[in-house]
Amino acid sequence: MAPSLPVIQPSDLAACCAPVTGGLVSDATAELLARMFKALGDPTRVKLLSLIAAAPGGEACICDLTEPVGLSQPTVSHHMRLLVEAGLATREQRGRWAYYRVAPDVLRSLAAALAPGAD
Amino acid sequence: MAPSLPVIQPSDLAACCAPVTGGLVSDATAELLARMFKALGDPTRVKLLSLIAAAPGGEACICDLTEPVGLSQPTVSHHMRLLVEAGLATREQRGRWAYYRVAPDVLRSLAAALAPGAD
DNA sequence: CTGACGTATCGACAGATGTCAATGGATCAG
DNA sequence: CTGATCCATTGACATCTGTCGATACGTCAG
Repeated sequence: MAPSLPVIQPSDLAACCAPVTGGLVSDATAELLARMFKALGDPTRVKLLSLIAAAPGGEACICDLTEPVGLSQPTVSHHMRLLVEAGLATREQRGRWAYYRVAPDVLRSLAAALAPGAD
Repeated sequence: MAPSLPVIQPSDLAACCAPVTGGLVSDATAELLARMFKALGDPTRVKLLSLIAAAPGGEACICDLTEPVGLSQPTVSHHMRLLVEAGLATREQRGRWAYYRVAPDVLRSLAAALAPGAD
């Protein structure tokens, strides 16, 4: 079902950060950026990132997220998988729980791709 | 068919700009942000924005864009419609040509929603 | 070992999305 | 008026996406 493309790594950010409005962008860069933006292209996932960022310690498990978004546990797990595969979140297993955190550096890189120079 | 949601206006940006990682985000904000990010979630559209930004005068018509992205004219027209509806680009008809420009302020707002501290 | 618990995966399904060929409007040149 | 040009819309199609229930996997408590 899910083709499961390789997880986007922080090392890919160098290629991704070429600002969209700062000159022509390569096919690979467009592909990378689109993959990350697509992960943000669902209201549920935007809310999930926000929930995790606002959670105490900046981390949350699936069980903390299911109720606020009003979706089933498998669906939330699926969304979190997409966010991790896009490099926008990280997953750490501790005992029975899976703790998710946002990847601030990746978000900053995405922002840099949108607002070149931050003038 | 395409429900064609109302075009996102610059006046909506006040609601959109609540930083995702800076506390809980409302449903409406998540919806708005997701709509704009979804528009960026396709490599073709990322490339189109880049092409327009890099074009002389910062504007381009469909005929300028068809060949670089290697897609049919209706498909490019369709992608540009989505970008305009998301508020990321603007359209101006001059004679036979339709000139598209990027909306730098909207992109900046999106960037601010991603990287709260970077501004 | 056994059972309870938190997550991930699977299979299925409706709806959205990207693409094209064909067609319809507008606008300009002759 | 006529034809050419640029663009948008339509209809069709395959694929992707979001969602769920059912189920399998890993971990901790007893």
